[in-house]
Amino acid sequence: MTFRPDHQPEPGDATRTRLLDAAERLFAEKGFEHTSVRDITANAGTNVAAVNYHFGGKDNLYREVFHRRLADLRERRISTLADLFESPGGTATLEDVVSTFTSAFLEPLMDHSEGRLLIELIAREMVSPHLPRVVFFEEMIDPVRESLGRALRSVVPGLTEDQASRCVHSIIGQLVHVIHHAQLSEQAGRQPQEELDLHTIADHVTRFSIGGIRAIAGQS
Amino acid sequence: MTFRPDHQPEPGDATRTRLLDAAERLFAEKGFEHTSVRDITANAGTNVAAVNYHFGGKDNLYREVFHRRLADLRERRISTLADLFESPGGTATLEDVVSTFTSAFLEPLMDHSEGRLLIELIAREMVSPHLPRVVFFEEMIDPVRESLGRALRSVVPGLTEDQASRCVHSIIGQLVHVIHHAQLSEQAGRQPQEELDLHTIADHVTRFSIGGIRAIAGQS
DNA sequence: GACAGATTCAAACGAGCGTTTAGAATGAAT
DNA sequence: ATTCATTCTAAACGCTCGTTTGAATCTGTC
Repeated sequence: MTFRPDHQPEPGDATRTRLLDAAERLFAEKGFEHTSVRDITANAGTNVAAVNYHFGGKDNLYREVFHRRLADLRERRISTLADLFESPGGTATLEDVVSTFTSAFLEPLMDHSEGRLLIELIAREMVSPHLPRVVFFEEMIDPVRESLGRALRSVVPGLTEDQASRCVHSIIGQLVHVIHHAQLSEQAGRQPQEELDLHTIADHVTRFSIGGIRAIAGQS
Repeated sequence: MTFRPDHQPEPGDATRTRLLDAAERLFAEKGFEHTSVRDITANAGTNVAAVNYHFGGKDNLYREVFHRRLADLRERRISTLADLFESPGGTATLEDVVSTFTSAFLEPLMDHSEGRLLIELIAREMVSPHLPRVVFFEEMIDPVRESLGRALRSVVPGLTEDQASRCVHSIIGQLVHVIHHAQLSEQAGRQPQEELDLHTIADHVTRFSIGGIRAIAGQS
């Protein structure tokens, strides 16, 4: 406290940032309903009123937790897929597309970084939404879905738009299920291999989905 | 009222049954957290205290809603799969197993019967559990998973136990995702084709999963 | 050092929740 | 008709929640 004289990080935003961090962690761990404003402010080391002063309510804080990260994540998701088709000159395969997407989805769960919390938040929000549709689905989920659908169609010639869309749902359904399963297992106390296991699971989802897509494309 | 003298249906259980029915519907529609005891008792046409008188609390009522249906459902799920291997003398195919399971899972959603509510309840409970693990997962989910895993292995010779287990997760992940998607779409106001659509989706999940399982089985 | 705005705080508010209670209605048995 | 346990009801209890309030504290400026 005594030293370190002149450059605190973002003078007025310290409390605001601590609130966002605490809220992100607690919402990801326990969900919106089971996280009280008093939980958040206690973890942020501040007063109950701080949430309403800085964000104008619990709902707005929740929205802001997503807002802080969503744009960046969506861009990375989509551009990672787009990169596949630009660099080497159209040599991307179905394997590339599916394994790239699956890895991007599951990798944040393997390292214990901040990225993990966002993935867990998204998995929760997809199942029991608290954000207005336009904020989450229309700005985040739908673009990613469309991007993956387009990528699939470009590497699997026979695939119709509807078929691609349903394949996207099949992939995302598997991935969200994996995340929920991991969350529940962790809550239940056990914390097993995890790292090795998630690689195995990512591999499985990739292979399974590739086989599934080929089967869909190869029908009437 | 005046006539029909001697055989009312279960004299003392009328209120109890109305509570179970109302609770089942509301829990399925809005989830455990967003359904209050006052909601339930108002829909059942009785007093707030009735829940505690007949069930001893909201949690026990929730448990009883499942208890009333789970045993029957689990038996039907497992025996439907088991029937495939008994009647015609082992001619069951992978297509039979997957399409039987998928249909059993999604059909209750197509007719608007009582079965629909239970499926929606299960999808909710799998994602945010309120029952003790032993009641729901160990008595319902795990046996069904094992049953499906065994069925898969018996029609796909190369499949290891771990591979089969992961394929089961892939199938269930897709199906749960479909149900959540249907619930969210319905909540969002629109009520589109539904019936035709669910047949298409069931078909898709079946084909996709068969292709996925074959791909998993055909690897090193 | 005094002022003004921004920030934090302890305390309380009002609403909704699950639950409890005491007593009134009900219905069958004596 | 009286008894008695069962069932139902209106009212309240205690608690947690998100939010508000008004004063205290901090921060930078003249």
